[in-house]
Amino acid sequence: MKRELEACFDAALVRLGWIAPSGSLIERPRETGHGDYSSHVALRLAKSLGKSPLAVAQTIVSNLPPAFEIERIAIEPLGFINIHLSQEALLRELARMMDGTHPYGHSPPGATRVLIEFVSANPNGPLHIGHGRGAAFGDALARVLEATGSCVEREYYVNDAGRQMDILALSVWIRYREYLTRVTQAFPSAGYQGDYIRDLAGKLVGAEGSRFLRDDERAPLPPDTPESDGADRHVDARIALMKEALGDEDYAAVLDFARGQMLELIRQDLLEFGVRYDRFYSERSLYTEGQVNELIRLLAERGETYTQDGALWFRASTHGDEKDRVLMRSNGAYTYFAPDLAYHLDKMRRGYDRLINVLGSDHHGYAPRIRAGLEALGEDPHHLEVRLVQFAVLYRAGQRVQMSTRSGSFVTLRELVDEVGRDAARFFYVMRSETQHLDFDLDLAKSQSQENPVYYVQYAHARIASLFRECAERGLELDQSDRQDWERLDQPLERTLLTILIRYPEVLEQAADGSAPHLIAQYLRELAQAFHAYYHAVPLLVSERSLRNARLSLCFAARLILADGLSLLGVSAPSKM
RNA sequence: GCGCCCGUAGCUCAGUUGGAUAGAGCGCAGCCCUCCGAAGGCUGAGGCCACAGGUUCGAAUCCUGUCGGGCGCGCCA
Repeated sequence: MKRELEACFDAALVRLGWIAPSGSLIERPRETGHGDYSSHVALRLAKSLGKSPLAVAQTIVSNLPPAFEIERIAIEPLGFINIHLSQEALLRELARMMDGTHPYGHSPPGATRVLIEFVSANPNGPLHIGHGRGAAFGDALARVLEATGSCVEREYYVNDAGRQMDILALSVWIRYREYLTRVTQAFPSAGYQGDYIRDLAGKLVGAEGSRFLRDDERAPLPPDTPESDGADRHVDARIALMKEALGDEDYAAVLDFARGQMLELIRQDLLEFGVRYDRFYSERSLYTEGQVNELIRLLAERGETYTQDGALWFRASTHGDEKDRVLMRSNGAYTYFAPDLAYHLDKMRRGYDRLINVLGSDHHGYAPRIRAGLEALGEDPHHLEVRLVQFAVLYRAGQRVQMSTRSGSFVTLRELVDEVGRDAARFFYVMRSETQHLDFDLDLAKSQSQENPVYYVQYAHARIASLFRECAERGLELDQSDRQDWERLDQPLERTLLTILIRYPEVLEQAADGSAPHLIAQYLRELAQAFHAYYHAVPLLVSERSLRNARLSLCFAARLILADGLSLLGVSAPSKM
């Protein structure tokens, strides 16, 4: 609708030989008295034309091509042009909504290929509530992009190489020996202490029996002190002893087992959260397939590296990063930056039109570093779109729920979903702009009343479903064949509801363009409210057939949009509650 | 100290890429079921858009500075 009107205005400007100003010609006025749409082109053009805005507006309006969409057009003294839509235009949109072959507001799949990487949490523990927000946001964004015609792939980058995997293996192995020997072992403070490690150890016993049972207590160990890096040195020594005790092959077997199980746990958590990935991309594969080495070679060829203090550095500061970055440490081990950059180079080369990275806000230093690397490699760094998701803080009974990663006693995504349900969790996560810190009120998310926005929206959907069940019982099925009936939709509340419904395509477009799924949540609340008001004020199951058909059609359309919007957020649309 | 994000109603937040008199929800004060779901509806009060400058026909929105909050700044991951 907006697009049609914009075309009209464009045509008028072309006819007049005036150059359209940048930005949108048509917008939604916030005052309902200012029409369904309005334009401020005249104000923008007045100065360059040397005429008054009012005169410009009058000229434009008199040059508009005739359009059936427009019922009435009003020029305000300031120069605003206000457009009131015809009922015919509204009903044409209603017909599009009711058309079952194509969801209203969606675009058919096009050629644009998008890769969206999100969550990508390290596989050394279960997902927590911070990851949950990234998951809800990333997946909703993916769904919105799909709905607006993009071909989307969801990808999870698995940091399954390096020291943290060693720590995971060690942690599991210690619990494994405890499990078998019933003797409590000294547990390193830098190890992973959560109960899930015990679960993994139990599974290891189930799968492999006691074949990894060895002793590692021989050498004197560095003390496990919190001062300086005592804990790190201690854990590294324990890892070395473990490797020695098990031998390379068995060590790799334990590590692979722990890694595989951990990944499976994460995959399962995400699946139950309604998030399905197309690909889990392994960091380790970048080593085994030589991409890390190739990256280093490419950078060196381009003169982007140098050696200092025995380490290999990348000249990041010449590409906009605040300082140079180490690629390979003096001990010969790669930093995480090297494979991460190799990964992003690989993504670039796979030929997507858009690359989106959803990261936690604590990773904001990461983007300039990767961009610097891509630029040094001759890629366009702006091709990578980074969305930073701010933290979520849980509140229970008005009190902040403390989150501590130490001792592994953080709130997991699974616990959150168990407590408030998947629908509430997903809706609350994406209800606010991802740039905002999120206060997640657990009590509100659980409450089943109007104060809870999820229930409010879902209730509107269930209410319509119930209405149609009532119809069926009374033998008053909706007859969609006769669209002449729709002209009976002449109540102000019906017009209000219709104008909200026809806005849906614009909301989707805006949410897709701005990576802003929260706009959909906002919109659904508004739509639900308009429906509830309508439902309350206007009798729907009236005896007169044509009037009843008209009103039921409107309800039917509202139901379709509510269900569609909820599904884009990954929230169910129940028929009964 | 440097960098990124954020300051809008008592609380939690929108604000359509610079437009008209500033928008919701919750909370608060009232009112509304003989009726298709009251898990609902209606009405009301509540604002110096953190502060100070600047840009222009026009600023919550853009620029600069100040104050306040969150986060990040390793040969960690």
